[in-house]
Amino acid sequence: MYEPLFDYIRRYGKEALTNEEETIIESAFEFKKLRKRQYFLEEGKVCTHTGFVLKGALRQFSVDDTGAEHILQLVIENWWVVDRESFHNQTPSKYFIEAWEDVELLVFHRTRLDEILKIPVINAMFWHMSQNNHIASQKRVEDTITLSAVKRYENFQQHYPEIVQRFPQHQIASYLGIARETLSRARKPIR
Amino acid sequence: MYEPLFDYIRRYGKEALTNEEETIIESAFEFKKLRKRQYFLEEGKVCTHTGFVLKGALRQFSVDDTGAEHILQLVIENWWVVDRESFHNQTPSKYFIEAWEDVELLVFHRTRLDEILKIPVINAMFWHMSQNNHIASQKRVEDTITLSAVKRYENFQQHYPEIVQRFPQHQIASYLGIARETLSRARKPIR
DNA sequence: CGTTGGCTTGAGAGGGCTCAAGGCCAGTGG
DNA sequence: CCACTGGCCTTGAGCCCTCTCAAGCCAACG
Repeated sequence: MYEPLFDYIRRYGKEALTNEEETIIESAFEFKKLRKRQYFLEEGKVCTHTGFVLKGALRQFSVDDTGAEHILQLVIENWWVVDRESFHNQTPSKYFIEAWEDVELLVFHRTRLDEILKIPVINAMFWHMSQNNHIASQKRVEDTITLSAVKRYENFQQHYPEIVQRFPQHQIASYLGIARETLSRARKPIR
Repeated sequence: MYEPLFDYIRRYGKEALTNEEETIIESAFEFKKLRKRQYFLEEGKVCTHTGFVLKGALRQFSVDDTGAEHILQLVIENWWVVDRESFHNQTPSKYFIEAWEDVELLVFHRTRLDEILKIPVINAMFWHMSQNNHIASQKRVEDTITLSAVKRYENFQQHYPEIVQRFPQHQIASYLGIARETLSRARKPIR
C-alpha cells in the first residue's frame, strides 16, 4: 500500500530509503478513504492533514458571494492534496476540497511534519516540490495574463491531458477562469 | 550593510544568529549595485544568483512574439529577486529582470546555497518563504480568474500600496494583465 | 524648447459573458 | 422494458467589458 508513496519519494532523492525511514513513514502516514462527493476539507475548517493520492481525483474550489464555484486545483493520483495556506498558517480555510471520484489517500497530520522532515530524502522532496509548485503557479499566472481563453485551454490540455479527461468540461472551464459555453465553443473546431 | 538582511532573517527564526553564522552569511553574500535600466538577469541566460534587495526596485518580465512585455513580478526593498525556475533547474531563463531604479543588493551564488541552508534559521526562513510565495501566487491566480480588471486593481492597491506608488501605472497594468488605458479609466472615479 | 515617458480620453471592434433553450446519455424506479 | 430525471454539453442571440488604435496633454530633463 505504501509502495506508490515510496516510489514517489525515491524519485526525488538519489539514495534509497532505509528500512528505518520506511518505518517512520508508515507510522506517520495513515490510510484514508473518501467516497465520491465527500469532503477532504471544508471552508472555515483548519487543514490539519496533507494527503498523497493513491487513487481517485479531487478538486479544490472556493465559493464566492453569488454562490459560484471557482476551481483552484484539480488533483489526481500521485499528487498531493492540501490547502497550503491553511495547513501552513493554521488558519481557517477559504476553500473546499472534495473527492470527485472515490479516493484513497495516505495522509499525515501536521504534528508529524517535523518528524518526517528529518528524513533527508523527504526534506529534499518537499523542498523540490515547493519550488516546483511555485514555478507552476507562476506559469499559471503568466498564462492567464498573457493568453486568450482558447489558447489557455489548448495549453492546459497539452500539459495535463489526464486531468482534462478525468474531469467534466465545466470544471476545466472553471479552473481556467472561463465560461463553460466559451470552452464548449473553443472545443468545437477540435472535435 | 548586512543588517537589513540579518533583521529579515531574524524575523523568521526564534533564535538569534550566532557570530559564526553571521560570518558564514557575510562570506556567502556579496554586495552588488545595479544602475537604473541595468539587467539583473537576461532572457536566455541561467539565473545563477539570488538577491536580497537593500535599496531600489526591480521588475521581472517576459517578452512575447509581438514584442510586448508582460510583467510577472515587481520587487522592492526587503524582497528577494530571482527567477526561481531558472535558478532551481539551472535552465535558460525566459525572463528579464531589470533594475527599475538604482539598486543595491546582497546576492549569493547558487553554489553557496547548500552552505547557507545548513544554518537552521536560514533553512526555516527559506522554507517559510517558499510556502508563502506559493500561497501568494495561488492567491494571484484566484484573483485573475475570479475578479474583474477593476477589482483586481483595487485589490492589488490595497495589499501592496508601496508597489503601486513606486512603479508607473502602465507597469502595474501589465502586472495585472490589463491594458494601460483600462487601468487609467478604472482609476478615474478614484481620483 | 524639443524630446521623451507617462497618463488620459475618445471611438470602434471584438472576445467572452449571460441568459435561455435543446439535446444526449446514464442511472433509477415503476 | 420504458419513462423520467439529473448532469453535462451544445448552440444561439444580445450585450458588455476590455482591447486596440489614435490623438493630445503634461511634466521632467537635457
